[in-house]
Amino acid sequence: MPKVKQFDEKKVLEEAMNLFWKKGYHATSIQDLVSYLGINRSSIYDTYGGKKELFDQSFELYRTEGMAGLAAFFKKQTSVKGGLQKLFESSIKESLSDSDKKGCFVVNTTTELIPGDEAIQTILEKNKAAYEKMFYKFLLSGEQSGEIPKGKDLKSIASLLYTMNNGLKVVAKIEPSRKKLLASVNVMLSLLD
Amino acid sequence: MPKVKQFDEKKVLEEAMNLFWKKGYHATSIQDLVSYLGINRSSIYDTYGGKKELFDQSFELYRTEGMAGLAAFFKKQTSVKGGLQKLFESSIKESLSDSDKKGCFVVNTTTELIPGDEAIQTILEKNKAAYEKMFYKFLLSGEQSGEIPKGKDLKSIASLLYTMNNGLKVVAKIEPSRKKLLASVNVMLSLLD
DNA sequence: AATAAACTGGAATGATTGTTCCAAATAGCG
DNA sequence: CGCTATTTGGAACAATCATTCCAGTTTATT
Repeated sequence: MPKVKQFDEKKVLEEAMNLFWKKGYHATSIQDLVSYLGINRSSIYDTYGGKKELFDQSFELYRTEGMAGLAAFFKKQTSVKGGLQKLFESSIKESLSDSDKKGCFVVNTTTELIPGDEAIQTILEKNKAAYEKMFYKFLLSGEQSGEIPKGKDLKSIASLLYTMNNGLKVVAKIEPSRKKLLASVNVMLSLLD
Repeated sequence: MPKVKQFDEKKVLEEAMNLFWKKGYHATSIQDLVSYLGINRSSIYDTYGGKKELFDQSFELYRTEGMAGLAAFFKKQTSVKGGLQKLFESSIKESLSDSDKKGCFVVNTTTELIPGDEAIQTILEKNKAAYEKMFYKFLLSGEQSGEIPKGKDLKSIASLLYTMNNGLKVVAKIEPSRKKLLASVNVMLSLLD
């Protein structure tokens, strides 16, 4: 039997994700990765393929983790409006408390690599559709329970929530006031009254 | 007297702006600029300083043009709600009809260079404050004319409009449906009823 | 302990990066 | 028409880029 891997493939991928998330694709060099990850050049190429392949895997990890996290969050909410407020509140808090101010990896990747990368474009289209569907189903459950008045255009609201979250992840890089950001969110959520 | 400049400094800057806007700072090389602008390496360095200086000037041009454009647009509107709808409508249209899908240079720069570039960070803070102030004053005029009911948190709505526009400029890179994007905008604008 | 398979470290690759430098070309003045 | 300040073109620069390659190390089985 051969020598076994000296590092945790998943853990190193998580670290690579953090670096790409922070610096973006183009501004992250292989040398940056070697220094940051603590593994050798060859190990990166042997294990993950190359820079772009490592980026793609990092991005995929971010996306699936985020998606699973949101699904779990929705599942344990008792109130829809309260849940959405809590969701945006924690999204804002996460943005502002991050000393690296990484923002959102999905947003960063969209602005950096679209258009140009067709594979990622497809992923992002599906990602958007999936998020909006989750929002929609969550909103629908609120309508059915009577928490949200009937007659609202829930699909458009779901889309609005997704778009607004993207905007917040950009603006939070500039605006340090949790209060102001939350005030905007609350105004938006008053659409559900 | 010496030889005179062979190219239009302002026109070339506008072209440089388009390239940086499309590709971002890191993905645009000096060679790209030389090829695209049609002027010599030396001319770039002699006229604009260097890559970063050219980027900064390009970005400043974009910002001031955009700002002036919005001020002019607001000035000629007779209805506030209608004006905002037209504004977002044309913002969406601009995004979707651009074959380069450049998005918004301000948004792209925020996600790419913040944090890290303190000079641009300061510019972006002021930019955001200026835009929100313009939105606020426009909304306030609508309140005073009776078009918008009194008692609304106009500052938060102004902030929401700015954030939402940022989000739209990201999402429009993914979502090709003008209809869907507009539906979200209209739901948001119903906050003014 | 010998063997074989896989990983590791680091040198080496050629391409590209941003920037500098200088000779040649040029245009308006005297 | 010649002088001179400035621009221009393109070579040259060292640094960095992503990637490849190979010798050496290591580990689990024989």
